[in-house]
Amino acid sequence: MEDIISNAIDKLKQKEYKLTSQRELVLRVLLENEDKHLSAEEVYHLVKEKAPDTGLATVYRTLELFNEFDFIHSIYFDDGRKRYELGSGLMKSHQHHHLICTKCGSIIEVNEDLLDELENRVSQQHEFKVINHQLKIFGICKNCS
Amino acid sequence: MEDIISNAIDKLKQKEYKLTSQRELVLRVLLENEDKHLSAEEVYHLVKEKAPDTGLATVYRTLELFNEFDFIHSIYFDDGRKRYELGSGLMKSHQHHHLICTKCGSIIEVNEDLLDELENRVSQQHEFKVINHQLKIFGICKNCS
DNA sequence: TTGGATGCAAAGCCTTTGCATACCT
DNA sequence: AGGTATGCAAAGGCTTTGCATCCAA
Repeated sequence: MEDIISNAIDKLKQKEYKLTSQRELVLRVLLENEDKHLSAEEVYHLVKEKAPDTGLATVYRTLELFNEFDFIHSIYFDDGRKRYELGSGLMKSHQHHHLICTKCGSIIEVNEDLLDELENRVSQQHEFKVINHQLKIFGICKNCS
Repeated sequence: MEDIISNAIDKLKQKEYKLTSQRELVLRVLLENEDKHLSAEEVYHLVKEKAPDTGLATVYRTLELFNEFDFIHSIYFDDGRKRYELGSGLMKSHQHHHLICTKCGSIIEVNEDLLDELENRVSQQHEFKVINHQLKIFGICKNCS
């Protein structure tokens, strides 16, 4: 994990962004909760545990910054707030999908990719240059059924 | 279209909801703009053209009601507001996906469904009972490339 | 007639912005 | 030292809620 962090720090410095303790902490929190799809507020609370003086606005600004670097990217589930996942700027980004339980709200990640064929067909039919995709599968999870 | 509307009205009345002119108008606006993924505010403006006294809160409440009846369902794209599509309570709901242009923001619907195989596999591996899915494909549309 | 539906305005969330201060480089 | 980053508080969007009035059944 330290590798990933120093890599990210290098990228920030290359573009003349400063390394502050808050930025590093936000990054660590995101990495330590990789699979949790944290919201800004959740990141804020986790950061506050280690650095109580941190402001919410800083967390928002940091998340936006990281988003620009593709360290993370945001996704809306159905509670109307942005949630964040690690992105291609930090590590090899694997294609993955989300299983969302409509009872308990838990989110399971699935690392499949069977969509290439569909993407190709769609590209041709609509002259649409595919960059990325996002698949959410709704249903009932193991625990809730 | 009148068939669909009277069918919907019947369903409302069966559950003792009143048919108001506002509710009917919202329904018509949704049907007339089936493929546009309107937001609440957009529905509101379209309704106001025909009934200027309508309040925004009524539109929100009506959309929530229609959502409970599965006349429509909401989906978040990336502008952070709910947008609505017709749902299974109104008509045979076809599986469809969205092509979202990251330049101009236009949304194209695609009526493919190649996801059954993936759904089956995922169901088994994770003991997850699939109800529905949502696929967004991001890229550059014909006009923007 | 009467309880649900409406319109208006206020309040609630989440997120962004302004500004004075703090702190990386 | 200088300018970016921060924290706080205020303001901005979108959505929901409270309340008096209205209206479909």
